[in-house]
Amino acid sequence: MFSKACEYGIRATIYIAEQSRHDRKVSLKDVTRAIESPEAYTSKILQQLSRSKIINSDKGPTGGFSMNKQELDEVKLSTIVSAIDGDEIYKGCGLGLKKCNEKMPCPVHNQFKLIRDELKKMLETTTIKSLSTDLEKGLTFLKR
Amino acid sequence: MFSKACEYGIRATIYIAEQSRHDRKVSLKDVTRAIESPEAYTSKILQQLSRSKIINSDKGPTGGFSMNKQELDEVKLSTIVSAIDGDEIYKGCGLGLKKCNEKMPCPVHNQFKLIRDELKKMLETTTIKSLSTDLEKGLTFLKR
DNA sequence: AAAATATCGGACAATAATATCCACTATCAA
DNA sequence: TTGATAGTGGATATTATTGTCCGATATTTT
Repeated sequence: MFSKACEYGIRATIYIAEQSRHDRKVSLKDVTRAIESPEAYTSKILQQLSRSKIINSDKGPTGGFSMNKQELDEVKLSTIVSAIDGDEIYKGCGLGLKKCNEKMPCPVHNQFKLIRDELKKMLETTTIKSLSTDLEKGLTFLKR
Repeated sequence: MFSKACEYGIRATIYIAEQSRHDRKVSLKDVTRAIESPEAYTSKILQQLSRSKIINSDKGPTGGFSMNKQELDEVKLSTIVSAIDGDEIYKGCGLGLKKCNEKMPCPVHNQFKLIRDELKKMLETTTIKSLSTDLEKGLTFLKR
């Protein structure tokens, strides 16, 4: 469904969000420990998220990654997916056709439209904040 | 969503099904012409489908690919997807966790469950035969 | 000012997916 | 039986994704 990079990105963001709700800045190592991901690769992904203004990053000692508590509600799953994987998953044809559309649909266009729209709606309405509170309550897990 | 191999596989099968409904055997070139796919790569995919008994293949002149007209209703989209991409798309965790399940769900487990189940149902109920008749009626297209 | 710490950025490496090449085998027709 | 045809299978090439390494940069502490 998503690239590995995107999976790491979502898991990392949920963790950072959870910590930020308690005003805790986290280091790269904290993140990789929490989500069990390769360190250097995760670093690249956090850079992407940082450039996309989804998370903040600070250098130096006491540095690390964080999110703006006030803006936590604004960040949806779709925000992260778009930043890392782009929106091919919403817009692209299920069979990879460039010119697939209502007027000239691929054989599975209509069947996929339903699924896609549901997926889109889900990603656009699910906030990172809500996912982070579930995590804190121990209802969900980030590893293994 | 699916690998390129799987996309080619689905498109190729729909085309072969449509031709088989009219008792026409098709060559590799016919297929690649119809779906505009790389010839040698498509050949590999047709081999996979052939080994999985989804399509028949015959060597020699007058050889080519075909499907059993009587069994056309039995072949669903899911048949092809499972044969080429496996069932990771049904079973796998949306965030790539190995041990994600009801008891120990990842943060997006429940949200994804709905989408996945819909996708699964759609793939398991959509027959290649129906897709091939839409194609023949000119309602859908395999190229571009 | 210097040392320590943490992210950044670019180059590089490994792996997987996609795609190509070609000799080989089976089959049919003349 | 020979030649042409069409799929097969193995090796190889290309590209994208995933992952690593390391020096540079920014910031804080001493």
